[in-house]
Amino acid sequence: MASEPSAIAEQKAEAVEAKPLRADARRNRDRLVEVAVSVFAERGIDGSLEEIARRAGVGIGTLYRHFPTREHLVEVVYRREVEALCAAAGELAQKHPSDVALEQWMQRFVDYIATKRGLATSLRIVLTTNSTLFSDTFGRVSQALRRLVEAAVADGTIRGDVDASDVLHALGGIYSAPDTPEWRDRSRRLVKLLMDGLRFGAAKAK
Amino acid sequence: MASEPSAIAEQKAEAVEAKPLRADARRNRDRLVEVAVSVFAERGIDGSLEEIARRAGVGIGTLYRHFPTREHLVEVVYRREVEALCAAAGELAQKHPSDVALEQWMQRFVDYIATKRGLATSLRIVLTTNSTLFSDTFGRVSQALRRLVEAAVADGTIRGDVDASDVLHALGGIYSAPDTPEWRDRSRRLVKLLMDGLRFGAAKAK
DNA sequence: CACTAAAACGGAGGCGCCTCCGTTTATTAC
DNA sequence: GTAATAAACGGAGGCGCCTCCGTTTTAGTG
Repeated sequence: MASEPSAIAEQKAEAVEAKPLRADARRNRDRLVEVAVSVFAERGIDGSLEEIARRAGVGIGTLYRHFPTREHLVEVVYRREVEALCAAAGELAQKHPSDVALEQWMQRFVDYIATKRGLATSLRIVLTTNSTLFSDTFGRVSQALRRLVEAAVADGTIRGDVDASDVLHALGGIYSAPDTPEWRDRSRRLVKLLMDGLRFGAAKAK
Repeated sequence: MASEPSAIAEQKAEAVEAKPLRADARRNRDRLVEVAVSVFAERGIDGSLEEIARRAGVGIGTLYRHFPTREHLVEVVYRREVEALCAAAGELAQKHPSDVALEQWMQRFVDYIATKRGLATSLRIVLTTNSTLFSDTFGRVSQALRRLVEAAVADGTIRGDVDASDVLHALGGIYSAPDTPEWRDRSRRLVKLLMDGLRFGAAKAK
């Protein structure tokens, strides 16, 4: 069922048709998403929608007009965060040597998953229900990772016999690992370990 | 998380420890389950718990004491229905020749799934969340089917080179088929077709 | 500016969820 | 039978969900 939102068009005006919102509407909508990010972060994905409306300083009716169901709102928030994660890849690539960029991005990935940890169950249900959302984000993340890996392979800071899928596969373990207290540290170490492996035997050996 | 209920002990007193309920408590509990069956059937798995309590003539507090969460109640109802389905296998086996018993039971299986059709999504979530429930019921259904198949094979009314898993595999398609208007008819025909195949080449050829 | 239609707002109200706790009832002991 | 007590009852109340609709605001138009 539900699959309308197509929130790719977030920040700017864009290609596909979508009549521009009235100024007040756009303002409120943005504010709602803004607030939703924090409320979901604090209270979990089941946080009260009324609280979101309240904090955003709009009526509950306004929230519902913009996001007919909780899932619509969750989807927009989720997409926006994935977007930010992927955008970070570009920035890191400019500011750091390619291998460092890759490493930092992976650490960021860990941080990102960390915030989603508690909500995993509910989020998993949303992702199961909305497979477009799943494949979209999977695609985006893969692409960001691919760029980083290919750049690093190209300039010889990591070995050449691996590709993005290999790395993604390794990161998969981070996502599905059980939710223990040490999870975060363990994951950070895993990234380092992975990087050591990737650097070993690189053209530009250290 | 939640997995306590263990509602195997339904109708009678049983092996494992569980202090007998006070008379009024047992009465109310039974009544609640009774009513829940119809409400879930009419309104879907999201039917109002308050309505269930109301119809059962008890306070909402009583419902919650017996079933701390909606899932607990759903689980009990679900188990009871599966139980009934499996029990039917025994009865059919006594009243009919073994191949007919098998066929009728499979038709009953179709009917059973039919009632669950609309709720599939929610129910799937419950089953995903509670894997014990899933494996328990899977086991029970398999067993019922196995008895029927083996009896029919034994007295030669169906061919001998198949076993219960084969049949279950075939029935699996019924469960996962898309929810079209013709679903029910198609499924009934599938059962017939399957039976023809099973009878073909049986020892006691017709 | 002034006016107007369309768009957007927002909160009251109805319903369901769930907890908490004062009241009632079944059971056990005498 | 009666008294004592543990068990069970049930509904009020607080909160969140969501819809509906009267009111307000915006963006054009003259």
